[in-house]
Amino acid sequence: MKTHLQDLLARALDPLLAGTEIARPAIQLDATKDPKFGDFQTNLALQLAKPLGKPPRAVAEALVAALPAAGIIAKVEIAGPGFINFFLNRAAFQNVVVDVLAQGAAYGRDDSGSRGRIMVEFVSANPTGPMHVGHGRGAAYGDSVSKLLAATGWTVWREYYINDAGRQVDVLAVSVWLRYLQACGETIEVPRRGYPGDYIRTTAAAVLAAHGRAFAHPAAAVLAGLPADAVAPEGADDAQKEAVKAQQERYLDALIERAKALLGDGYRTIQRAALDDQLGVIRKTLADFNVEFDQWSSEAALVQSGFVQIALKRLADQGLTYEKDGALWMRTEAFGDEKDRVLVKADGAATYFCNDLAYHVNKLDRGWPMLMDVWGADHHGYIARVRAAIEALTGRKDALNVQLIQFVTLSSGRMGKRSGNFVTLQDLIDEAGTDATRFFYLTRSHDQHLEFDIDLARSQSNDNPVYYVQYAHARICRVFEQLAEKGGTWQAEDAAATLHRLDTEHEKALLTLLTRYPEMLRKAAAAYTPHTVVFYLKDLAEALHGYYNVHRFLVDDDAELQNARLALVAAVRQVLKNGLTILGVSAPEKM
RNA sequence: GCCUCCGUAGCUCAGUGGAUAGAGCGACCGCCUCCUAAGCGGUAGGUCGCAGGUUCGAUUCCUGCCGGGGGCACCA
Repeated sequence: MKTHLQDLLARALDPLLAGTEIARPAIQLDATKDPKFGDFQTNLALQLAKPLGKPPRAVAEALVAALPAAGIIAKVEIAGPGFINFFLNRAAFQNVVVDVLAQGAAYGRDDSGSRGRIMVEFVSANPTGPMHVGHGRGAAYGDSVSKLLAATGWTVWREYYINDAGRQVDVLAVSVWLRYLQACGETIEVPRRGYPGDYIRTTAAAVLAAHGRAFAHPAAAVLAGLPADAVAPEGADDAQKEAVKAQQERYLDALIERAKALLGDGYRTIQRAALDDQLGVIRKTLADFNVEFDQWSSEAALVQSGFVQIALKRLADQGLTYEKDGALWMRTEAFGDEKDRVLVKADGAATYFCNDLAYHVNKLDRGWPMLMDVWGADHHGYIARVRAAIEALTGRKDALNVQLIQFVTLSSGRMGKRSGNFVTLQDLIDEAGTDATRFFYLTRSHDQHLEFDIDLARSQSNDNPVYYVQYAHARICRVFEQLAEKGGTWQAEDAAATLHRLDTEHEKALLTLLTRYPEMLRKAAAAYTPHTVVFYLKDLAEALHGYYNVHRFLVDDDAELQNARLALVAAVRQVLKNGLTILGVSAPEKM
């Protein structure tokens, strides 16, 4: 419909531009926001007024005069400063119902996978504790944007990167071990910079149940010769706080070494148990949240496979690394980073960047030429170095697409007294449900800060916006139920011949929205913005509710009209469901 | 200081180089003998942070300023 009009305008341009040297402008044709301006509008005359040296309205008249005849155009108007408004025939819109009903779940989708292959890495929460509300936003976004890409011609692979290597995993192991020792009756405090959460106790109890006292050691033996854990004094200034923090970290490092020395192989056992436990919690939460991955990639496994060394060698072979101050550096600054970055620390340990870089190289090696990473906004300073590394190895600047998710804050206004201040994603899902939680996350643009109103998401009332869209779907389902109860029948195949009966303003509004769905999906995918789908669905639901309120669909004395209306609402139901599917939100038949 | 996301109605947020700037919630007034009122209709409410610039046209693009979130490790 739109491309057809653009084609007509392009032909209308020819006589105006003939004999001039004016460059052909791109033809902007937009859906109107107000029906009184018709269905589509173009600003072509305004753009050409200056180069042609004529008043815009005169240019518009010339364009309209040169417009080839076309069946779908009912009327053309010149309005305002020189807009050309197109009013199309109803039939052009009515036929969308046939398309939707024929294509069903495929309507608006491009499942060809022909646009390319892309790997989307998202969530990748550290397996050192449960996911919080921030992770939830990344999960909802990553899952939905993956669905959006898959629905617009991309072949998508979803991956979760498990950060199960590095110091944090040692901190996890020690935190669990000390809780285990407490459970064994030892008097020993958990380190101030260890992981404090109750979930650590749970894991420790599980270790105790599985292995008994095999890993028990007297507190005195554990702490012998270790530096003290420090506490910041009241009213400490920044410098003092930094010093205390450093002292606490030294204590933690010493404790890690002591644990390894005392436990031997048992250390790995505890660490493995802790990781499995935390990962199990994360997997459960994501499963409850309807988020699935094609692959969970382990950092530790990547290191063990030797791939990190392979990646380092590739960098070295290209002269992209050098040694300084006992560490191995990469020349990321040459590729737009602020400064060069350390790959291998002076103590011989690889940095997080080093392993992550190897992981990204690995993704490319596995045949995914486009990589999308969904990160928290606090990682923004990290983009330049990863992009630099990828560009250095592939020569491509565009291989990495990073989408930053801005912070989530919890509304405090109506929260009342909540026990504890740490709200996990699991809490949220349990209390508000997956549909409401996902819908909430996706209602805001991902690059905007989000204030999550927990009480509102939790409310099973009409205040909750997710129900507005779901209700529209359920209402339509109910109409068909009523039809069956009355013994009526309805055939989608008969719809085409009756659609000319759809002539009210409500029906026109719905038909227009249905025709816009495919383009809306493409725009949402191109901008990586699932919230575009949310707003579209709200509009569609609003149009449906308004229609429902004014007109009856089950028209006893007019079979043709009934058939037409049922076809229309069946199409609306289909598109509501298709859109909700992109969001990962269910389309209930009853509410 | 540098990088980054922002500043739109009382609140939470959409939106756009164009024709009177939108929604939800909150406030106020209406609508169920009728397919689910988790709904619909209406009213009130905004110098689109401030100041310049580009443009036929700026809330949208550019610059500066003011205000706020986040980031600037041989942490992950």
